[in-house]
Amino acid sequence: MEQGGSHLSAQEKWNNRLRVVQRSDNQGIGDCSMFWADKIAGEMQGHQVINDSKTPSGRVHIGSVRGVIIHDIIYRALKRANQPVKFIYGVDDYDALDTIPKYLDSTKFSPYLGFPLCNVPSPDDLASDYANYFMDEFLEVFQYLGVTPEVYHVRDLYRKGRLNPFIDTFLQNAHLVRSVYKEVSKADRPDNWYPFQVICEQCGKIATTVVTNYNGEEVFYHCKPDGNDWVNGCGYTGWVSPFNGNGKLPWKLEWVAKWGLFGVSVELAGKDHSQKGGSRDVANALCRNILKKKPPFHSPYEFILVNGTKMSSSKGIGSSAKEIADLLPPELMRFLLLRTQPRSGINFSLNYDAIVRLFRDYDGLIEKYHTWEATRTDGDLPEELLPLLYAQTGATVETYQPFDFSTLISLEQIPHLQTHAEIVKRSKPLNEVDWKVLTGRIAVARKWLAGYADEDEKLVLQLDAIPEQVKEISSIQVEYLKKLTGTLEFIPSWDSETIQATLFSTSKQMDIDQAAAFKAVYLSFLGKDRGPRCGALLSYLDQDFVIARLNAVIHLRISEVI
RNA sequence: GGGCUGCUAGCUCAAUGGUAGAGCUGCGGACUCUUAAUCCGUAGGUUGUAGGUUCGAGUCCUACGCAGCCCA
Repeated sequence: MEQGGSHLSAQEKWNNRLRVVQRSDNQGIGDCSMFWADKIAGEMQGHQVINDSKTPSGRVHIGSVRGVIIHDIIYRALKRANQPVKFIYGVDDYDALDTIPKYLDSTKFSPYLGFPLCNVPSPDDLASDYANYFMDEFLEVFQYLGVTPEVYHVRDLYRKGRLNPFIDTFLQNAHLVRSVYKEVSKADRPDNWYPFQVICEQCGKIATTVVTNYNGEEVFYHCKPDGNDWVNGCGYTGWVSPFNGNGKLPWKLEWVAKWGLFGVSVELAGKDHSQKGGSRDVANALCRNILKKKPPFHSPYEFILVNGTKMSSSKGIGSSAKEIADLLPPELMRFLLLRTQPRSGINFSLNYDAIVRLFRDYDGLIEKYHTWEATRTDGDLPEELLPLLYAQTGATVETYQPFDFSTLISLEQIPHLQTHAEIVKRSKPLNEVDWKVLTGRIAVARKWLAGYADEDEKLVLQLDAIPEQVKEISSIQVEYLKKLTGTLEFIPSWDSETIQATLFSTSKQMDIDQAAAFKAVYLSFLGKDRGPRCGALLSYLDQDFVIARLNAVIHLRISEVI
């Protein structure tokens, strides 16, 4: 089916950088910005089929989720615009096992190098095979994120013969395939090279076979003993039918065959495939020249970069899709991946600043949504709230009363503190949904502290020794601490409120900046210049210890100055 | 060596060739007194550099620099 009904295809419109202008208000500011997915969707006409796929060759990295989310958001944008659309997702499980991930036993799996992934045994007893072992974990993430494409397995397409017509076409037109490879990617293939890989009947490998002839019903192949860089074949030769699962197309052609089979009209690809002369270029040319069809809409998307030592495997916490899903609530994970437009890279790290910003930005949109909901007249969500809408796993925005995430992280680190009680103290009345969200957030804070936080991002009460940062304490601050210890000794009651009041009143009795006064106390116990509510912090420590520590700091500073 | 993408406020990012914006940070203030909490206000820019096209360039072109990636 040829996509679209207009003279210009969506692709051409996109390439021409035409923009659909939509004023979201009457202020005349010239607001023509749109959410990236709506821009793409706005240029498409007629029924669309969105496709994406993944080769399950190992644990799936968070970067692979970006493509999934991008396609899902375009799918939702089209649905939101009442356009007929279908979203399918392919599991490329007929690809060969070409490397053994280092977290697997290489002696167990090396005999299967070169086998189709679906013919390699599963690393555990639960999954049916290697491909499903890794894909099942990934599909769980789909479900978690509310992504619901129709999933198909390429093994089934081959075995059920659904790709037979394409296999025949490409084999009959092997000369055209060769010339496209040569023209587009400068890859020379011998004249007797045929675009097909047989699963060797003798040794089971698919990566080592070369087809050199086709008679319309069977191909002639050789399982080459000097197969390739990483695996060798068994030397078998023979004629066999290329149909019904006996082998596969090279993946660029397989890609094209899937486009033809499903009528795919939208498929973006990572920029690694999107280079000039790269695999997407080749696939597009094959699609045009041999299937005589227009290739799907395409736009490259950038990678997710993982930086910082926090994500290193040395800590046992990595950056697989599953691990991130274990940490972040689904809407936050979606938000993280969709708020950056596809052409920009996502610099992914889960340090304190990044995770606090993620939650703060999301909660900020929730607040704005509340305001919009309360004052709405009619009509669509304003553009700035679309990321919030698309971040939902469902069709509607689930609202709640936000609670600052950085405060939660702090509360979780204060010994003996009842986080729930502190939240109640600091919030308006909370309902069940609010608590459900909050409970989830508390769990995130705990997991982040346990698995991702750097030592210097943690709030550590330095009980054993005076923090070295007390050297930043000035003489006026020392004076404050002197006065404070005197007062604290005779404080009527050692509780949070009284201590807090004392800290304030003491600072008022002398000419010191309030912030500087508090900073001196934080430095003395935390080695940092900021911290959670100071009275609460001290109230959980022993009164004598607090006074002794402050005196020790005072003496240290005085002796150093002299 | 060739190529792709990006470079905008201290940070994270917006902005159809038409007056460069937001959030956070910072700074100032308020909450019968607040300390990783809340609210209000405010500052912040030669859009990586140098040229070019244009009445007009963050946006288009050329070269260079930096970063990430792809290919050889």
